Amino acid sequence: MIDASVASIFREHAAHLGKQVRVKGWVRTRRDSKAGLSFVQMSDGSCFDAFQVVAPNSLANYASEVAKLTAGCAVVAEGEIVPSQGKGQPVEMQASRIEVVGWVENPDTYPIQPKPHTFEYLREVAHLRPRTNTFGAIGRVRHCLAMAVHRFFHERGFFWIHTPIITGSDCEGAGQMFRVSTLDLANIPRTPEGTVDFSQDFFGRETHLTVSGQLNVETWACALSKVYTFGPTFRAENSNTARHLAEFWMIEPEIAFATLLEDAQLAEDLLKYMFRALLEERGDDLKFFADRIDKGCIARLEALVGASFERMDYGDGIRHLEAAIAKGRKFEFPVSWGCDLQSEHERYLTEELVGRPVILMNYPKDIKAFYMRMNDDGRTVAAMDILAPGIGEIVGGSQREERLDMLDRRLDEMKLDKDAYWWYRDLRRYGTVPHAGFGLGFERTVIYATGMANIRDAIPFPRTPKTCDF
RNA sequence: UCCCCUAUAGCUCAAUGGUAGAGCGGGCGGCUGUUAACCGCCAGGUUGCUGGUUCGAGUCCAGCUGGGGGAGCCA
Repeated sequence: MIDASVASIFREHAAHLGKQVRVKGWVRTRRDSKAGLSFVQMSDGSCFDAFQVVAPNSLANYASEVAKLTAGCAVVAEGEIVPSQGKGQPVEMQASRIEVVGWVENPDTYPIQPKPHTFEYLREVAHLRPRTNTFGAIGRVRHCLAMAVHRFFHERGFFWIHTPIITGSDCEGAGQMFRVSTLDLANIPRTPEGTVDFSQDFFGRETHLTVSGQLNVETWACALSKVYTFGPTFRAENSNTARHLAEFWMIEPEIAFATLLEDAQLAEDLLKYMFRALLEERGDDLKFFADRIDKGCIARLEALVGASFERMDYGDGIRHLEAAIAKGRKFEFPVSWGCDLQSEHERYLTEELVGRPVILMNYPKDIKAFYMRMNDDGRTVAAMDILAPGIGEIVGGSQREERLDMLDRRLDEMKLDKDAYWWYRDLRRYGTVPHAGFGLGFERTVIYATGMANIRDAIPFPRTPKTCDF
């Protein structure tokens, strides 16, 4: 008797034929035949396909237990792997023993029925939704993409840097942050001036959850040359859209001795590597997404892996938009050089004009962050966004300002406190070097790859405004 | 946070201001090497919450809460 996953049985079914095997999993459906047997469809999550166990009524517990199995029951099935007499699977198990490990106490109210459910409903039962086809597939796709990220960087000599989750600087700039505190909210200590006395807080200062590992990882890039972070990130923005989470995962590489062009190439190579891995390793799950979620998802991935991304200067993007307007294309918001592109503008460029991901580069300095490197024209910075059809911004990156005088000028312009950035400025004083990096939203990548419509269904337990269940 | 839509059985949805229904799922029975199985019967509801209009509210109105779509912010 050997223990086997469903994936291994299907992957090497010839080798398993005739063998006594033990499989453990959860029942999807049970179909009875009065020829004296039941078909128990079970899944252990190791692959997309469920496994058919044929249970003859000669089993000791057939009438008392097997015939009463319903969706969700946990079972251990033992028996011989035989060629299937029916269609739909190459092999199946002729069971000699089925042990019911865990019953479903009330089948009538088991939340996951063998029928299509809405994703909104499944979010309310997030503890059980991984047992569905869709979320099982999402889980395996996430894993595949995450492993591909680490492989990609490892193969290229990058080091994975574990930047802090808790940050003591309020200088990260990228929007609202979650406070981290052990102070008693009902009895907040005050300074003589009446403000909150954070010196009595756990860290002796005000602290928050990170909104980006970038500033920290830049320090390691200026030592180990090629580094990246891959971890959770937190934004306290009150964003209620299908593309925003309060807690999400982000990949942020940072490369020393590099310019914006190398940064953009790295982002393109990474995305292609991730999607190639997905096409090679998760064909079963992708087929499901293509069948039931988004017809074009496999073709889209194959096209993306094979074609180079469109590179476009911000100024050219504006000119394309203005040309479209001149031809009668209507937009809700006006377009002119210097304005931040609206979602509708980004969608036009990537979905209508190009039909592929677009790398938009060299944005006006006034709409970008302080740390982005000033271009020689004095009015644009070396920033790049990658816009993907159906998603919008999937990557945001830049070459960093490595010249201290230029950085200080930008900090002053934006009225930021230079002292708060003392260690970030130190990097520019001690062996400064041109460097660049970007942030890739992991869940947005999952959405893009699978065609899932809502980012809340691309992460096991979504956190969004007013929602932190489970 | 703003605009729009929405909330009915375990799930997906019906129901002109007039006795709340169907399909799926569940239970029981029948049939069948079945595969979203099929056929019959049965059970299952304070119509999201609070208030209002009305002889009468699932239906109309107000507020609240949750969900969805769009926008902003961004990954």
